[in-house]
Amino acid sequence: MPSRHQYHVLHDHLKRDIMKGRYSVGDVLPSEHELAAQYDIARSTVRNALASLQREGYIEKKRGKGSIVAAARRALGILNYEGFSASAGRSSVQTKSVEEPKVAAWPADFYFELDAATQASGCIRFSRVRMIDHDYVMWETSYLPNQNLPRFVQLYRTKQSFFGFLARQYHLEVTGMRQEIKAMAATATVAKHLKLKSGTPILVIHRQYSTNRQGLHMYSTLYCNTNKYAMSNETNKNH
Amino acid sequence: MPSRHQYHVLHDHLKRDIMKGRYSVGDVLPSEHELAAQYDIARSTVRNALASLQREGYIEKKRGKGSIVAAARRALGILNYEGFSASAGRSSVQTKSVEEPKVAAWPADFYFELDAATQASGCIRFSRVRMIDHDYVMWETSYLPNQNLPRFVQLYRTKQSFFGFLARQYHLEVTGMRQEIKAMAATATVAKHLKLKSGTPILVIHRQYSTNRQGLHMYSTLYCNTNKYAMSNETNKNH
DNA sequence: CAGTGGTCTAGACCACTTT
DNA sequence: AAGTGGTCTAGACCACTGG
Repeated sequence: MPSRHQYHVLHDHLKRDIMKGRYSVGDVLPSEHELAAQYDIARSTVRNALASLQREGYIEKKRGKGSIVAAARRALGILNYEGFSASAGRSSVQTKSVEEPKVAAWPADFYFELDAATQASGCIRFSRVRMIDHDYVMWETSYLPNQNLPRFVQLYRTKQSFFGFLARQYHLEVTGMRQEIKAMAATATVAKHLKLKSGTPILVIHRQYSTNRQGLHMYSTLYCNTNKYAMSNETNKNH
Repeated sequence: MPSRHQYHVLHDHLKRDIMKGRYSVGDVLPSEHELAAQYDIARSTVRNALASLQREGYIEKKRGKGSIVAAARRALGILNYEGFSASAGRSSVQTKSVEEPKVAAWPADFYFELDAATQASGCIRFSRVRMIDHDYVMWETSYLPNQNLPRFVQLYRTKQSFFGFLARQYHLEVTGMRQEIKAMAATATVAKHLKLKSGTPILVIHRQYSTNRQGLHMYSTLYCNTNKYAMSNETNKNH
């Protein structure tokens, strides 16, 4: 078991308390000093946990006041690296499988550059559509190197949490992400998966994930219907 | 003068060294321990500076190796909060004025909610187009409350750095940002400013900036032609 | 093995907000 | 004046990388 970091534990505790309504919008969380005392950890560790919650949009910090529970986003906070479920936050999400994991060659015109070893190892690919309240909002195809991930194709199913599966099965964790975003007109294929008209403006996002395993990157391409749900993120000076 | 923080000083030093070619792509920066010793500051302060550089895409950090100077982005790193010039990074940027600052009422259908005081104070608005190598990439309209910013309309011109002007003139600094992104078809007005055909898919970004002055928020709406330059960002666990 | 960044501690002073 | 988050110090141990 990859022993969880203390800031991660605190982050999950606070997040669960917020989701469960123990704190409601506008409430002030215990101060950083208090949390440090309660959990018997250093304040910098508390700050690390709060920074994650802020990135995910659960809290706002006000100097002199405290950490305040923020209103649920109208938009999907998927522009941060924390998987889709964490980002969608307080909306109800459904997943539809498009293609279960299979081994293939890397696409010839792959968006990111691949090193020789990754290229040679081949590629595992799977694909799914995300819905919120019966609206088709995102078609996602993910790619990962077929390397040191024994039986991934047999074990993983697209309805499970991808990041959660990787953590449980391989102690593999996503540590960061790089992404590029463009607008385009929906092609026939995209239109089919998202149930919209060809030519509708959509977002396409190309992502590269970094992991705690050096040299192992994963990739996703996301096509997003932003008609109803915009994509959002927030960035701050200190995190 | 708002004395600059030590992490800010170090950030600027390193960034300048990278831009000036003192470090080139693939080079390893001095280690965090070394930088702490050289600048006689704590390592956590060094880490704060490096986190900013990483957000802006100038470096990648590799455990066991060091902080490595990253390749210039193909895409515009404008999804972080550091103003356009910082984000465009190593591209050559030109600015075209569309509308110099003027006082007006807040738009009736403003994207974000405004508190009563902000609503009452009125709004300063200005607008400009950004070009990269003679390509029209972005049309930006900015809005700020007409409150405690004496003579802004007289003094500020759209070709200057907006954030730089605010810092020099009012000691006002941007500390963070929240944004929502959508795809849409270019309207006639957008098409005119970006020199493209009506109906072309573009990105529209609605932004709310936080500042070091409590309660003072600023806003921008960005229309982006992503045909040539995608918009990019990166997020990592620790910052 | 020495060196790196990641996590963590136990303090300190500051600017800011509220009482 | 008391409490908050922001900055900062001066250490420590860890997992990981490279020679």
